[in-house]
Amino acid sequence: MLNRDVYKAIAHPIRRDILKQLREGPKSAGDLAIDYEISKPSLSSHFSVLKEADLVFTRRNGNHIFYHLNLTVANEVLAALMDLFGLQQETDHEVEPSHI
Amino acid sequence: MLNRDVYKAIAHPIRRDILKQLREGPKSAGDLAIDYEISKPSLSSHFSVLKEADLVFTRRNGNHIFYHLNLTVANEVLAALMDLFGLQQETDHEVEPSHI
DNA sequence: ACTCTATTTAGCTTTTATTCTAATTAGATA
DNA sequence: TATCTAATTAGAATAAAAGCTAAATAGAGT
Repeated sequence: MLNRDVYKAIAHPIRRDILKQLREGPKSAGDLAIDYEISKPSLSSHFSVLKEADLVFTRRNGNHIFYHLNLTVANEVLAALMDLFGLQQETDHEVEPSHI
Repeated sequence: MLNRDVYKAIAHPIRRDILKQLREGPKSAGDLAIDYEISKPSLSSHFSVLKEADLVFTRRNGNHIFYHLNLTVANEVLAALMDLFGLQQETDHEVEPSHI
């Protein structure tokens, strides 16, 4: 089922922010590093926590390693939390797409 | 908005289990303590993490202190996570009630 | 093969979490 | 008021997480 380390993985603000960035699509480790004030090795260790939790996976493209959000596990986390709280969440089914 | 300590609060298996127990209704600290193999003071410290995160609140009734799940914050956690992952979750709207 | 760039691993220090026992508090009831 | 019970606080020990610098790895491109 759900790898329980996901809870640890999302417990850190930097890791949550990384996940948020990955919503928009895969990014290289270097691109992800830009916004944070910690060293690259520290960030790399955050990556590995996310990887261990299966929340992200990597794919190498040339010189860069791209991180991808694992949507399957993301959904599992949500489901687990809904179960935890005994809740159902409203969907946004009927929301109009925003056209600028 | 959302008290960010909620992520820390749900990171520990015992605290998640406490929340699960509270889904069914309020329970006293003592009742909650039954299932765990840690000392009461340790458990009390878990309670206080949950309280700080606003995931639970307490009400004294005579000699007992009852813990209640704070559904408002529970919903906020779910909403925050859906935002985090950029997901919408399916509801169980059309599910038949199980009649035994 | 050498070198450059991107990223991770190693090793260490500091900080934060978790747990314990012993002591304390708060209210209920004799 | 004395005492009982339920629960928390204090203080200390251990474990786990998070951070750093320096060194290593893995490919890409000369």
